[in-house]
Parts: sequence; C-alpha cells; structure tokens
Amino acid sequence: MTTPAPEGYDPHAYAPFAVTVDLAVFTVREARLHVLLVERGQEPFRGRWALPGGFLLPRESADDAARRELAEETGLGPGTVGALHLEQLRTYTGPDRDPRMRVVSVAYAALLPDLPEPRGGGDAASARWWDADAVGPLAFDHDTILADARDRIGAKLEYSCLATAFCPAEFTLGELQQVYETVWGVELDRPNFRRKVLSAPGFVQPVGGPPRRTGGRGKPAALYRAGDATALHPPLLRPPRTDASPSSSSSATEGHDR
Amino acid sequence: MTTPAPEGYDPHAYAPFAVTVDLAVFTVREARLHVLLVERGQEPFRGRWALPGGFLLPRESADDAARRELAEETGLGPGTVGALHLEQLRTYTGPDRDPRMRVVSVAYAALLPDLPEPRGGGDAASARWWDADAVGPLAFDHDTILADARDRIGAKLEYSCLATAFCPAEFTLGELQQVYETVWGVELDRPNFRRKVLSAPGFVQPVGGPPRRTGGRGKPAALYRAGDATALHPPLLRPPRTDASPSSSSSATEGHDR
DNA sequence: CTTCTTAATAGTCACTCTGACTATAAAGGG
DNA sequence: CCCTTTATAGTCAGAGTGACTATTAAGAAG
Repeated sequence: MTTPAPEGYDPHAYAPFAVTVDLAVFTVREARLHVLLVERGQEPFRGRWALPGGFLLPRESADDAARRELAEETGLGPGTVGALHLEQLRTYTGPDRDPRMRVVSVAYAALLPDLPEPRGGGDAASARWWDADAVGPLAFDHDTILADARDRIGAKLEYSCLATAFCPAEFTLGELQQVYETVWGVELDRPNFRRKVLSAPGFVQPVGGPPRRTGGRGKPAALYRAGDATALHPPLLRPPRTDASPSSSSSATEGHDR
Repeated sequence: MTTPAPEGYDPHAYAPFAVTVDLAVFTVREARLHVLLVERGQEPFRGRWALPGGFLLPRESADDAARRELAEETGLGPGTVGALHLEQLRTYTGPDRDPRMRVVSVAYAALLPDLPEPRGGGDAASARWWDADAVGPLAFDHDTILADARDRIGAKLEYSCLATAFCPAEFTLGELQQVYETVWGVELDRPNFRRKVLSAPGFVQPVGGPPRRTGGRGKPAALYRAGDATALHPPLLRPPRTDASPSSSSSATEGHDR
C-alpha cells in the first residue's frame, strides 16, 4: 500500500492474493522437540504432512487467525490459547509456493507445554505430534518454514524468557534445563544453569512454602513459576558449537535472524 | 494455505487481499538517524508523509518487490540496491489499516550509507530524508512500522555486523562508532569500542598499506572494510538505559523482538 | 614555529561473569 | 545399609567489561 502504482490507484488493477497463516506449534516431549502437523486430505500434496494453518477471514488480523487456527487444531479452549506464546515469524511470498494460486502466508511459531493429547476437534482430523528431527518432506515450502521457526525459537531462548512457555505452570529447574537442552541439542552444566537462571531478575520465581516435586528418583526439586520478565538479563548464551551438530538448515533470503 | 477451509477448497470463497511492501529506509547523516519518506499525492492521507512501498506484481516475491521499490524511490541502480542490506521485519494485517480495501503489508528495513542525495527517478516525486526523531504522524499505521523498524535495527546492531551497512565501503572506527551512538542514542567509550570491534572476528578488516583518512582535524584514522562475518561474537551489548531516554515506543502484538 | 585543540590509539586495573569442577544433601531401589 | 540419582552449594582460574590515563599525530591559532 502506501504508494500508488505508476498508473494511478486502482485496486482491481492488481492481482488478488490469498492470505493464510501457517503455524509451527512446538512442544518438548520426552526430551525431544515435537511439532504439530496435519495430514493433507486433498491435492496438492495429498497425503503429505503440513503445518496447520488456514485462510484469513475477511475482517480478521493474522494474529487472530493464528489463534483461531491454533484453537481448532489443538482443541484447546480459547482461554488457554489466548494465554500461550504466539509469535509472528516471517511471511513467505514466493510466487509458486502454492501451485493452485497466488498465496502469501504469514508464519507463526507457538510454544506449548507437553499436554496430555492436545489434538482434538476442529477441521484437522489427522493431526499429530512429530519428532521435529524426523519429519519427512512436508507440503509446500513448509520444510523451510519449520527450519526457520526452529532457528528463531533457539535464538530467542538466549535472550528472552520464552523457555517457560514450554513448561507447565509450575516446574523445576531441571525441567527448564531440559527445554534448553532439547531445543539447542546440547548438554548444559546443571549448577551453572541454575546459577544463571536464578540470577536473571524476573525469569522464574520460587513457589512459596516448602513444595517439592515428587515422583522421580533423586532429591526432590524446588518448584518455580514463570516470572514477570520478558527479556533475559544477562542472556543465557548458547555454547558455541564444537563440531558438526544436527543443526537445522536455514533457508530464508535473509540470513541470521534472531 | 495448507489447510482447506472447513467447507472445502475454493479460492474464490475467500476475500481477496491486496499485498504490498512498505520500506523503512534508514541512513545516518550528521549524527542523526534519517528515514526516507514520500509525500502522498492522493487520498487517503493526501499530503501526509508515508513509508515508500507499493504493490506486489503478479509473479513477484515480496523481497523482489522491496528491491524494486527501493531502486525506484532512491534512484539507485539495481546493482547498488542488490548489494545493500534489506531485511524483512514483520507483516501488518490489521483489517482497517487501509480504509479503501483489505491490504496486508510486508514491512522491510533497509540500511544505506549516507549518499549524496539518493532520491531520484521513480514514481515518488516528493521523496526526502527526514530526521527519524522528527517525523510527524505518518499515513496508515506507518508510525508503528517505523517504530518497530527502529527497535529491530537497534537490537540487531548488538549481535550482528549490520552497522557496517550504514558506512561507505571504507570507513574509520570512529565512523562506525558514530553509527552505534546514533542508532542507540547513547555515547560510547572510544577505546572500549575499538577493543571490542577489533576483537570480534570478521567484523572489520584493515585496509592494506598505510592509507589513512584525510580531511578532519585530529590524528588520521586507519581505514577498515566490512569483514566477512555476519554475526558478532562476542556481541556488542547496548549499555543499559540509566534513565528516561528518547526511546521509540514499540507497538507490535509481540513484545521484545531483536 | 610554538602551543592549543582535536581525535586516534595504547595501555591499565578492578570488577563481573563464565565454564569447569568438587562437594554435599535428599530421595528411591536393591 | 549401600548405591544410584538428582538437586543444590561452593570454588577457582580465565575471559570480558567499564572506567580510566597516557601517548601520538594531525590542523588551527597565535
């Protein structure tokens, strides 16, 4: 918008586009990063798996559409969906990304705690969690979107409090560390991780009283809740890669991202 | 795209959108951050200033459209435009952001060195640089886009080699420091800045031989070229704000950004 | 041709943060 | 009762940082 076309303004002089949202919905489950995919029921890419998503309604923003689609695909209530972390990633506009028509897609990343079995109602009968390292080729350019989403999530863990979005309301520092280790694909030193998390103001706050986690072996851990900070000071930097590691390949035209 | 609508797939069942790119083109001039704006020649917002931009052509990606518009607005040759830094920021999709029709806009940020007088041909007769702190209310939601762009640029200076995009091919460390100080709105210690820049591998590389900058007073400075690194290790962190400073207000649905 | 001013560059020092460790505490399993 | 497991506490050397001081090399002022 903004600038009229050279020949003057006429909306109908421009080809119409379809606009959609695509969602990269992540969770950490059994120390693996998982992503929610849906199986396509028709051409193109019938039978292939894809990121959930859908068209914008006529008077709907992309953020609203993303939350609506997320609620539909996961079966979570609007209240739950309204609370979780949803972040616009990037918009994909390649003219041939959908063979049927011109479609631009606004991609979002969403982070969920490990829910019992989130898939439910909605229009995606065949939605399921996949290990993010074991997804075959996806429909459209969704491999690219997924790789970009993983890059972004990993980068944001460094300087934001995003990691708590993968955890339930109350969690131990061990669980939080597991999130970092899973997303980054590295092992972290436990005492050092603890020191950094506790020294970052507003990252986590201890749950009052003497509550401690039961169930596992080993000494019970103290429980924490997400703090009120959104940025992380000082940042929790990812250790430099020492050798070749299973790093998802980036793809976008623009390089580094964060 | 991706998931068909509940009632099955029919492209024409969905309202068509116009898709545009909007450009926040920055340069540093006389120790002030400047942004390129165009004056609108027709309604809506006739006479108001706006970010340059325009519609996507039928078979054009948003990246291509952004480069094309940039070349048109600045009058720079395609070769020059192809080389400079252009980065997708975020997509704005509010249903009422253009009163005429439904328009979603993919926003880009571009960084230029201080060129003699870049505005030239193209369809924007009345394009000019504005001090980024002195822009009145812009057309559409461009105030929001501009504020988001400034936030993003400032954040990226910390951990990327982006700052050299504001400098000519050869520059002194003083000029590079000026970029940081201008974008962040702070003063930096010169010896410390120098130490950090030179210790970051691949950020800058000295120009061979004994060339030194002439013209100003004071001891001549050594010249450097942008290095081949794209990320900055270790990062050059912005000093924490000590008090109220002229910080551009953010606006996006999502908070912190980097 | 001094002397002043300006800016670049070199170097110092205390403080903080970090990574790599070691040690201790508190649970369950045999 | 010992062994394993996990959480938590603490130590220590090295890197990085902010705040300085000192020196060098140019143009400008007198």
